[in-house]
Amino acid sequence: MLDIKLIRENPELIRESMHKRQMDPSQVDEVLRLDEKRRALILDVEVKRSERNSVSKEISRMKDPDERNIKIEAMRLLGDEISALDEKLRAAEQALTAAVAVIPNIPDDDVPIGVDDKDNIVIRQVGTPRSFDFEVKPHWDLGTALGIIDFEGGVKLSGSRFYVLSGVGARLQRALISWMLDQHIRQGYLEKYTPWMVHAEVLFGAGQLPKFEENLYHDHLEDFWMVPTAEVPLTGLHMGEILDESELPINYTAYTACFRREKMSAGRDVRGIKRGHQFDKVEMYKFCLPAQSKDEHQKMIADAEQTCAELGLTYRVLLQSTGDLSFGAHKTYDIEVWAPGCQEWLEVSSISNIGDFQARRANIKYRPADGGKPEFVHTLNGSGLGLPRTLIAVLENYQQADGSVVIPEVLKPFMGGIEVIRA
RNA sequence: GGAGGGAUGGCCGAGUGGUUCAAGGCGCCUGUCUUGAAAACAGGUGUGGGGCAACCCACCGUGGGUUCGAAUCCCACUCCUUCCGCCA
Repeated sequence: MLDIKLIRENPELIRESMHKRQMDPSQVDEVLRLDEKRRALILDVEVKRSERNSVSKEISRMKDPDERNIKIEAMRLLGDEISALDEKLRAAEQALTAAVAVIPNIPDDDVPIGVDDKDNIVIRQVGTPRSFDFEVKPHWDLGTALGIIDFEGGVKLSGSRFYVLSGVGARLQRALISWMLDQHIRQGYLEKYTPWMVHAEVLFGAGQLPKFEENLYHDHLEDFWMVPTAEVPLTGLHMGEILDESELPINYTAYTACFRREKMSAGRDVRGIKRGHQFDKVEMYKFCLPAQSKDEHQKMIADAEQTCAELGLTYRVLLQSTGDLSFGAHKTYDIEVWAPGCQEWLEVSSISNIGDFQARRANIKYRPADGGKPEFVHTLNGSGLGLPRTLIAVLENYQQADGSVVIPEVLKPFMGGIEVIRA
């Protein structure tokens, strides 16, 4: 959420940022109108409240019952006015919050202007795609032949876009999760195991609600929402808190399943395990001082890259254009790994500097060491990494002519002696 | 699921309708004193909003209600806790 004062004082900046994102900026005018309405009501009601407070004090000191009753009657009427104004004010505030809540974050100045993900810029590529002297198989063929991915089982249980990992396949994913978490702990993150269902308030704080309600699963009897990413509970951990400057930066890592409704067009990304309603992910998250966020962003990218590199995957880093930049992000890099079987670059990580956008929504501040007023922290999040696509890349890159798959060196300690996956 | 107890400022804790709309203590900051520190003493010390400012308004778990006036009374809810029951 943007600062209403910033919008009030610098509406042109916001309009421009919405233009960059290919959005209609008329929402800014709506916000300004609602803000003015709200402030007028505040002025009105507070003058009346102030009067009631002082007269009520007078009443408590009055001895003459007649005079007293006259005042009480007057205050009764004033009270009715205040109630009516209060109701209007509450409605005005709700309308304003709702209007501000759908304005996206301001992109950083060096985010390239673009229409969609085709305008993202490749910053660097590390490694070269492995060359094969046999016919490369996509993971859906490999996985089925090896008996480690069971697509029919997934359909039987939950329909399309669900799958079952079996035997060494399930174990390989578990190995990846454990290894990645250990990796992030070494990189200085504190591991958290959080609830995978949270209250609506937490989703609002993380910026998912109200705008992305249609992409979320939730319990219809109680206020429980399935997390679409660990970013949500990790943000929520410090909701409404004032942190000490000396605690920052705070680095968290967490493994969760992620649940997303995804209005996927039929026929797109249907094969394999690339895109589903439920997938696992290891997440990295930071709370830091505003002045630290640029550096922390680069560190987080390096942390994710290290994960790709140690797995021996060929990857590239892209800077998202304004057309692809997500609603709450100030600046985002994607990491894509090469999958020789599908013949495509797969996005395994999206690493964003959110600035104070999320902190303002979730009300997370820090108290400066010099004793100044509390300020909003900056937050950053990044996948480290998304499991299904990492699994795809590992299977497809480590396949051999006979259809077997070699386990990457770093995962061997987690595989109980298994070095090659065979049918 | 049943019965009881509880929720107050960074922390502890007083406060059952107004004459200080948060006492007192701890912690923290500043000053005095001191060679320095401690102690003692004095003052200060929450968050948000509105206003150019003086200043004003709101907030005692959350949401309603009663009242001229609510931390205080009423209703509902949430969370914590004790005991009982059930349970992986």
